Amino acid sequence: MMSQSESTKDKLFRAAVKIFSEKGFWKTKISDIVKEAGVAQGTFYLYFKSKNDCFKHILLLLHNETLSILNNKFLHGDNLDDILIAFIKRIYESKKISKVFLFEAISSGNEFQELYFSFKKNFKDFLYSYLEKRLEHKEQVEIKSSILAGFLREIIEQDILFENQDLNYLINKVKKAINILNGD
Amino acid sequence: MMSQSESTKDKLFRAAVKIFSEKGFWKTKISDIVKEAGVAQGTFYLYFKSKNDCFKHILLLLHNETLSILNNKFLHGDNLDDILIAFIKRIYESKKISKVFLFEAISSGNEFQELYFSFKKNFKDFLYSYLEKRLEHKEQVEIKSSILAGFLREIIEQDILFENQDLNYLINKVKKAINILNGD
Amino acid sequence: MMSQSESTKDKLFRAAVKIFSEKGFWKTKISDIVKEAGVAQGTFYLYFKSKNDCFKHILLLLHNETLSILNNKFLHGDNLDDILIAFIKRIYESKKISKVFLFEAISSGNEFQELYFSFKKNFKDFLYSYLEKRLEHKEQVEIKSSILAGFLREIIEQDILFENQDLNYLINKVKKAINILNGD
Amino acid sequence: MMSQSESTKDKLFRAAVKIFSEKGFWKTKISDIVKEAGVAQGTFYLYFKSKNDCFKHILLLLHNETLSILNNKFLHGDNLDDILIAFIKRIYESKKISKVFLFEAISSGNEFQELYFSFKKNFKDFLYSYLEKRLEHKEQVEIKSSILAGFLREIIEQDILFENQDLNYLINKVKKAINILNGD
DNA sequence: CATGAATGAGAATTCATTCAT
DNA sequence: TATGAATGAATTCTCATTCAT
Repeated sequence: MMSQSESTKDKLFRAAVKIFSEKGFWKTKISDIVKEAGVAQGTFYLYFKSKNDCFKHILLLLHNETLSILNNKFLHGDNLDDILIAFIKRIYESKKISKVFLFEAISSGNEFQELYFSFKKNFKDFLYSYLEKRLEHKEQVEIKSSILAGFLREIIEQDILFENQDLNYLINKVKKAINILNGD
Repeated sequence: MMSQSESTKDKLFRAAVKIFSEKGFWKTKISDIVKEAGVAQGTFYLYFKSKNDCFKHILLLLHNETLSILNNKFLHGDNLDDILIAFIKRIYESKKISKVFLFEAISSGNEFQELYFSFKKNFKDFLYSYLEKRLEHKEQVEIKSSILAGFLREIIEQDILFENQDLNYLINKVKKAINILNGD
Repeated sequence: MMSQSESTKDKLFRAAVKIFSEKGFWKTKISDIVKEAGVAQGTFYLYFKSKNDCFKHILLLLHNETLSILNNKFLHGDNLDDILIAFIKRIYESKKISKVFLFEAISSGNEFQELYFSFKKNFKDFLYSYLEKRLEHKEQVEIKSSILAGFLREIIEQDILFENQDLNYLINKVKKAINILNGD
Repeated sequence: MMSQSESTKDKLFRAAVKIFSEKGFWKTKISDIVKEAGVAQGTFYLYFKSKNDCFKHILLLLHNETLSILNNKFLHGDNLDDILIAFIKRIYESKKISKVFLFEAISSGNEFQELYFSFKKNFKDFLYSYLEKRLEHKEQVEIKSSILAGFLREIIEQDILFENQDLNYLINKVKKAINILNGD
């Protein structure tokens, strides 16, 4: 049985993700979050030390979950297509929180920026080590990592968040891009 | 001869770019800007209707200047390398204001987001029409536009703003990427 | 046999005295007291109507106990030295609660101020009636009461609470002061 | 000519002294002070960093002014009667702020307590060095300093602040006490 | 044009107290 | 009795904007 408090924390968490993604970090007020969650103002502070703290929890969650999905795929020996498609799918299914991460974190103050760049570093390291194993032309590893990372971010920004394209469209686009990078 | 007031406006403009790029839109206070500019608090409002208004002016300036640089190059018949290098150079030379545009605009409220996406659309249309003329495989035009746009954004974010690489490094990287996209 | 609840009340009482004396009335939070007492937040309100109520109970206790000690001594016919030394000893042995009484009560709102001044009046009346019996120069009774009361408060504040002197030092000082007031 | 701002600061200062002395440090709200001063909430923060800061300014002012009065008298060679009477007069004429100093500072947090005890130390050192010069029995210097300090605090607390006695009454009482300490 | 003191709405955070279990 | 999650009123402090000089 779930205790009352877990449920309240979950309500707050979901509400926070929703509001942060709709209004962005700076326009979000605690009062918006608690209204959305249907709890009193003070209740927020039973579960989060502050607005910053709450935001950081959200970012960390996405960060960790996403990385662990990628790592599992990698360890499992999946190929690049599958891994990147899994990544895109993951972002697609958590649009809201992803928007927060990709567009709010970087401009919400240094402590969040660090998280953003640290996640990005992890992700690019991941791409790098993958490409290193598979590519014949080792000198292209770095540049192709950058191209892939940039491309993925672009379709997230443009196709998922702005144009709201469906998953098949995205998967297709990822495959095409990989083919081009493979020189096919 | 410049009138006194133009000079004051310039001081405010430069100060605003500096502070916005250092602190981001939301953490920037008018009091920071006027202190940096060395004028009184009220003076700000002689030249800008509001903080938002000032920010929008800055964004529009970069937007317009950058597009006109690209258009000139395009009309002049320059090739893609030259045009993209000119673009990167432009960003490199106006790091501060570019940072504001690329990382603050998108998360500073809807009115600025629109500007960001409208600029991006212009830029991608530009890439698209360029590639349409030069590429044999017409079906690759769209995907290559996305790849290029994403790649450029990535090196701006990572190499210019985060790692502070020098111009030659950047130019080289752009050339390599174009070669890869050309299938070389 | 003590009931469970009495023991809980005692825990709360002791905790309250400790925290009030460490932090003062205004900085003390109920949450501090219950944490110190090792009981739940709500338990506090089973034994005290409110924070004020708890504080008042503490003050009253010191007030009553101290007065009754003095009265016993007085009825027993002890001389001034003995009585005042007993008083100082009493304060010395209950430093914490005394600090609360002497330094917090007066600034913690009118209801507590009244208690402070009422205690003081009792104490000075006590001194007055004592001196009245023993002194030859009746016109000096009032002034000497004031001098004694002030002196006692001074050594409590300075020597007991601030400098943390030991009991012998204090007793000696009291004796010296009485001698001076006796004209010796 | 006084500038507008000085006048506003003075208004706030006077209001703060009034409210602090009426309500005490902890019950005083900034909103009380600004209402009393007839200015807007934000105006307070143009002149004081915080409530604490404002309070500290008030305490320091009394502290410094009072000490300089005493020092002047001392350097001028005035005798003890005159000096103590000047002191009492000073307190009498600034009852409100004195009340704040003597009854709020000590219980308003450590930073203010320090100020209280530092002032007290200065004052007692002053008494000590005075008595040292005038008394034959050097061994009585310390105890008589304590007696005097305590006595003065007592008549401030009891006669000035609580019973609101007039100045002549106070002066008389001080003289009597000095006589007693002189052994007359 | 320029000033900068004054404004006051707005937001974060705290904490005594309640109440369902 | 005992619990501790939930409440929400209360209060501090910020800062974009105005306006009299």
